[in-house]
Amino acid sequence: MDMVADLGASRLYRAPGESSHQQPQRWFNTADITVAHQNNLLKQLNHQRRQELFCDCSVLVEGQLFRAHRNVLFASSGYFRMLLSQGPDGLPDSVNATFDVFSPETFTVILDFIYSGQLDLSSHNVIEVMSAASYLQMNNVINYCKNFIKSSLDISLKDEDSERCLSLSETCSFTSGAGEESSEQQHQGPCSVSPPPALWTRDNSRSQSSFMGKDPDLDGSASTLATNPSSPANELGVEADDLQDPQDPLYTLPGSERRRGKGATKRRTPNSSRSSQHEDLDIQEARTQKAEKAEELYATLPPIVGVIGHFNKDSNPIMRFKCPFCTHTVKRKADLKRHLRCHTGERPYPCQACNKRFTRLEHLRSHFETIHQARKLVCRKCKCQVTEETGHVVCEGTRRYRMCTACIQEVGCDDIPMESLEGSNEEPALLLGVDGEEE
DNA sequence: CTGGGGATGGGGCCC
DNA sequence: GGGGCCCCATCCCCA
Repeated sequence: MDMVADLGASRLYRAPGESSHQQPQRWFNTADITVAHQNNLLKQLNHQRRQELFCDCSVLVEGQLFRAHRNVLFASSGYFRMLLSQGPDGLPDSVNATFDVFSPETFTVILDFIYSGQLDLSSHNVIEVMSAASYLQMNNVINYCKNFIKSSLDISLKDEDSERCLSLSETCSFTSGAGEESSEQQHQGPCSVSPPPALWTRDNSRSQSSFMGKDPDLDGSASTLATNPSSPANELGVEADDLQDPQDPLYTLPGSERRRGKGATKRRTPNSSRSSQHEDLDIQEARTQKAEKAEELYATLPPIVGVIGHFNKDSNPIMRFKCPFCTHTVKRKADLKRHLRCHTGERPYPCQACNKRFTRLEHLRSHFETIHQARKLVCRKCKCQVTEETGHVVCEGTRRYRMCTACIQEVGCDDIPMESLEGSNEEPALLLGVDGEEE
């Protein structure tokens, strides 16, 4: 067989007996051959697993026994790699693993993925599958789950046109080569892998770019994520505020907000981008849908999102809750819920004065007091301390700040709109509450 | 270009 | 579990 062309990794070979001067009858692409071989091998292994042929590993999940091949588990999971390497002679004769941190149903999904490359995700299992994958150190599964959740929440900046998001109540499947986990694990740490080429088998309208670009969520930690300069929005030079609606409780892609900062508040006037009544209705509908999806996401959180085996001074284990989106762990579930907002983009606290939204009530309060109430008793110009006698509140749109009498006179009284200090704490009113509901 | 300061976001932890 | 406070990191604007 002669090699007649070299196309990078895949080479074309001519069938035996064919001369290079003859018109080629059949061409063999080694890439195709490799894929076919891999598929066949995987099918055979899966068949053997189901027949319990040559299974040398037992996994007990909440009392349910799973049989598998240790070499397959070794190649697919960092956890099993570690476990299977702990024997006195490298590999122990019999391998048994017991799990109580996820359900047998979840492990079935994981195991089916290992042996088939098919990941059956639904809104009901995605969090637990992700948590289990995190526990088992299967980064590709984690990434598929992240993409599933992201697409379901529809918070991708790059795919603004993908409003036709996948309903969380529906089930879809991702496919992938099962052998990629091993190489990923060698080069990258947990939650820091590049997204594998997931094939979205349901929604053809969704471009792969949202999955393939640099993903701030994959950076490993929440803090890093929040400030990653290579977030999709920044990569494309896209202004988050141009794409998203400030009325939207999920309007900010995690990681982009902090780059927008106060500039976003200045650039955008309330409701400037939407004017028609029809669009307003769409906004309301989208808000409702996304809020419901966020609620559904929270509702599907398993009782134990993750347990990290820390020990205190008395050698007692300390329970911690692990974020399914990153490596961050917290002591309290309530703190995890708060932390999750930086991943979901949920911003339930809108400022009634400027429509800017916040993840926490305290942040809204701080913003309102600083920006709209001029609570700081400091002259904005000369930074000196001012009292009600020595200064005034200056209005600048919805913004308010204080200036001392001397600076006001210096600038010119007529140029500055002022109001009495007595009224400065009343207008505009801070209407605290979720999504604009007055309290 | 750079440093300072304001605004904002997130984590830890107490009440 | 929620609210709130404190602290720190980061971004952005401006002098």
